[in-house]
Parts: sequence; structure tokens; C-alpha cells
Amino acid sequence: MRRSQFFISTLKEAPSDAEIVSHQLMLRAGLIKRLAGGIYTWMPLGLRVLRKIEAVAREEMNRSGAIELLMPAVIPAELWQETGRWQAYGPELLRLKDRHQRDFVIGPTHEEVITDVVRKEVKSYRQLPLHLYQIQTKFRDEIRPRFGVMRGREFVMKDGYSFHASFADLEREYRVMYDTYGRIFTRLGLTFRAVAADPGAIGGTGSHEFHVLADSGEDALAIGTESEYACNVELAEALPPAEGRAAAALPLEKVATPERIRCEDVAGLLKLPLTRTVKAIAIMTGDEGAPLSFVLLLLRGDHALNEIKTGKLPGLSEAPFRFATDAEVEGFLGCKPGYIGPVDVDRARVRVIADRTVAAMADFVCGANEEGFHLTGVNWGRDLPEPDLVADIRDVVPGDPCPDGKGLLEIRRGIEVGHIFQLRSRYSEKMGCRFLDESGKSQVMEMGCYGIGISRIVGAAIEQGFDERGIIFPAAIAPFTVAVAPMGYAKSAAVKSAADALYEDLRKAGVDVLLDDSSERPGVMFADLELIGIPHRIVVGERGLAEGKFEYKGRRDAEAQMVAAEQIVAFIQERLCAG
RNA sequence: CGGGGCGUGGCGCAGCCUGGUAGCGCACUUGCAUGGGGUGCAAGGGGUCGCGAGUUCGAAUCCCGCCGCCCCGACCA
Repeated sequence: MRRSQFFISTLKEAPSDAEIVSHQLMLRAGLIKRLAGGIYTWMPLGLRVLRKIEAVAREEMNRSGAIELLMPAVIPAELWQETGRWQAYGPELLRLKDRHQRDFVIGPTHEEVITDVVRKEVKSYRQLPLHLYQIQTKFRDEIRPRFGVMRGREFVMKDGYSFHASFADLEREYRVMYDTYGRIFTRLGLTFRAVAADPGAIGGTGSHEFHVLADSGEDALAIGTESEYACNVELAEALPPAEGRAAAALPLEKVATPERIRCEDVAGLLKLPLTRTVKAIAIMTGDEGAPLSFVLLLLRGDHALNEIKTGKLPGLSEAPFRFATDAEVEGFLGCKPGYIGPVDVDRARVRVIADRTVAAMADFVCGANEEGFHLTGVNWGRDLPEPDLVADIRDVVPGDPCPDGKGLLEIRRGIEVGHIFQLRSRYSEKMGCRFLDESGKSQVMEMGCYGIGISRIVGAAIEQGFDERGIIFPAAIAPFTVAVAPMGYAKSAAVKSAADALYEDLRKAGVDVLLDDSSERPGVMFADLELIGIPHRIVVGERGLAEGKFEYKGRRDAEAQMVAAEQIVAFIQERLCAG
């Protein structure tokens, strides 16, 4: 492509309403243009990126045996009423009426439509399994669209749906998709992890999210340093400390800690590490139906309570718990919050639940249940009875052992770009999507669904690849893979003919090349090419030409290098193969 | 939906408090110079100051209403 035949429009300054770097750079590079909140025009340059992502997804989906189709964006309400989602989906579902006052929705997802297609077309087990997918524009009327294409209202999604005669076959396809998604994101040049959406489920295979790792991600993930382990941070298990509980070495002492309510302050006053302190959190369980009971949760001073894990404990899972009021704390412990602890409490009325870490501590510090005082040298068994329950009730922290036994955990943020899910018969049951099995018996189909946020990947890739000069696209999705930048295209006949020839040679070699024939000044040209993230740049100038050389610079390279003119195409091809 | 902020040329902003014919930088057009990292000089074009209704001799500026956008939260998954 010649720049003069294309449309590139860059900005020096990003619009002030763009908060995150990918959004700013997409606007500056002229990839997208905002029309309304969460609704964007894909400009020619951005569309090229989008199409390249689509192409990779399409290729790998086809390779896996899935078959592409295209469903309508506007869907009659009846289908949504059939599954109950007309009522259940809420205001995120954009509803509209046609001229006859019939209800329609703009599809935010297409389970209903595909299930309708399949129930009408597929009658026999002989036609199964069947996996149909599409790449299509969706609409979800998000409460708060933000971050440009990362959470837009209108967005492009690859959504696939598979139909099976048995659960076992669904599980087989699910594994195929798990691998296919891995291949897609790898080919796109993304650093990603597959995250079990609910690791507690049997086999842990019901649902996986694929996250691109980037600091601006909306989800916090616990990631294994030595393995592929990845888990939502709220769900990651904190293993018991490997070393176990040390023997008591210090006597129990009561020390004055006036005005020291937080563990940090107490540790500071006593000149002890925060990891020697224990904080007590008072909660109430039960509700009007069951009598309220008082529970003291114990966590190491530097750890945070995980309410999800806590809510699943025996005695707490039956009804939601809440934090105790100051009056309740005083009633059960005779002391105001800030100085409460597990020593010398009436264990008939106060249930003590210790985090695994706390249960393994010795000579620790905790509140004395007396205003202005804490206890030091506290030891389980000697100074107070063992906890009523030892459980994992904290968030994991960086450096915790990885639950799979390999290495440690680190906390990273992720952007969800893919989701695979075993739907089972959730839709096929309601919509009567059935088939005849070998024995002629009517059975409900098993379903899976598999989504990739195509447009979101553009933003996610930029979050993963940028510098102060602009976007650094992976070669697989860059709008152009190579830029030819002539110095003085309009002025120097030698430069022009060399640049034109190089452009043709690269095109013939199948390279996606942009010839910048704009005759812009070098600084402007370089700045643009770097901003829009083209991975490889070849400068054609009279200086190099005199020696029969071109100047090459990779987008991430610190220095350019000279390459002999006759070797340049091979040189580029080598680099493209290397990725 | 609650809290906060902002709407002035394509983009970034000043002007508003203390009313008096709308300004700067970038971008755009033209000319000359320049020509390997956003070049210089000069001359231009482009804005119902978000919309509506008020106060006033006079409103970008003050008052009221509405709309849109952004951030935090709630919600959603």
C-alpha cells in the first residue's frame, strides 16, 4: 500500500477523555474514532488490525473443524422470551420495535438464534457433533462503557456454539477449543493465561477465561511463576505454611498500646514485623430465621480477609454474614474494636476461626480485649485453646506458594479476551433442541459456547505493547508489517526509484508493506510510523544508496543497522519468520 | 442510579470569578526557505462558545432547565 493511496490520520495530542494508554494511542494513531459513548468507527488503519485478528481466529477455528456462518444482529423477541432472557437479561439488552410494534433485540450474544437454527436443521445423532461460529458485531448497553474498545457497547466478537450427542463429546470439544484458543492467542503474539473460572467445580473444566496479562486489566489474577497456573485472585487457594508452627519461646505479656488500633501501628510501636501480629475481625452470622452468633476471624496482620472463601465455611455458608457492630463487639468481648483478640474469650459464645497462617504462628501479638492494650508472646495451646476451625480465609499475596506445588504466586492483572463454557442443556432444554440417538430415542443436545473479544484484543495488544513513541504491535496484527520510508521521495530520483523497486520486491515476496510516499519530513514520518506500531522499518536514503545499502530498524530496536540492498528482502523475510 | 468534574474551530487548552464584537498551540491552505527525528518565516481559511429559556442596553461569562462526555462508586458477568 502506498500511503498516498491510503488514509492515515494521526494526532499529536490524545483527546483528554481517554484514560488508558491503549485508548489514547488508538485515538492518536487514528485507529478508531468515537461516535457515541462506547461506539466507535473503525478507521481504515484500525480496520486492518481488526481484520488480521479475525483472520487468525477464523483460520484456527476452521482448522479445529468449526464451521463459519453469520447470524442476524437484529433478533425477534420471541426467541429471547422462550429462554426467559427477555426478562432476565436486564437493561444491558438493547430492545427495539419495528414498524408493526413487534419487539426485537440487538443481539448481545447468540445462543437463542443458533439453537433455533440447529433445532430446525439437526434431527439425528449422525449430524452431531456440530460446531458453528461467527465473527460479528454485538451490542451490549453497558452501564458504563470505558477504555475505548476495551469495554465498548458495540464490539466485534467471535462466538461459536457446539452441539453434542453426549456430555463426553462436549468435554472432548471443550478441550479442543481450549487448545485452539491457546493457539490463537499465541499466534496473535499475546502473553496470556487460561483461568479456571470456578476451580472448585468437579474436574475444573466447566469454564475457562483467557486473560491477556496487562497492568490495566480489570481482573486481578494469581499467576504461577514456575507453571501455567492462573486463577482469579479471590478464588486462589492460600496453602498452609510449609514450615508448621514453631515452639513457644516468649512469655505471654500484656503491653500498653494506647491509640494503636491498626496492626501496622502496634507493630511499629513494639518494633516487630507486621507478620508477627494477628488481627481479629468480628462478624455476625445467621439472620432473623436463625439466632445470630458471633464469630472472630483471625488473620495475620499483613493479610486481607477473603469474604468469598469465608462465606463458604461451615456455619457461614447457610446465611450471609456481616461485620459486627461496635455494640455487638463490646457485648461479646467487653472491649471496643481495635484491641480485640482471641485470648480469654468465652468460647461457648465466641467461635474462633483462624486462617491457616495464623494457626501456624507462635509468639504472636494480638489485642488484649482491653482498651489500650495488646498481648505479646501469645501461643496456641499454652495461652488459649486451639481455634474452633482452621481454614483458608485470606487473599493470596505475592510470594505465596503456588497451589499446584510448583514455584510461587505473583499477582498480575488480566484483560479477559476469551471465554469457553460448557452450557450443557441450559438452552437446548428450554428451546427443545433435540435429536434421535442410535436407538431412536429423543435426547436433548449438550452445548458448549466459546467467545473471543476480537475488538477488545486490539486494545489488549496495545496495553501489552507500547512505549513513549506509540504502539508496538505484534507482527501478526500490525496494520502493516513493514514500512518503507524514503528520504526525499519527491526530490531524489535515485531514492524514488530505489524505494519503488523495494516496495515492489517486498510485495512480490508477499510482505504486507506500506510505502510512505508522503514526502513528509523524516521526523514527522518516523514519528507516525512509530506511533501506528509498524514492526519493521526500512529507510531509503541517498546516504545508504551510495553504498548500496538500506537502513533497517525494528520497532523495539535501539539502533538501526545497514543492510545490503540485494539482501534486504531475505533479511526481512527472515525476521518475519522469527516472529 | 449516587458522588465529583468537564462541554469554547479537527485535537489540546486560555478567556468565565469581576458581562462590553472570541484567543493561543497543534492540525489545515498558500508562498518562500529548509530537507535523516514532529524545521523556520510570512499570509490565510475555519467556531450559532453543548442546547433551550431567562436577567441585562449588551451574555462564552450571571440565573434556571435540559443534553452529552469523563472519573469514582453501585449495578452487570
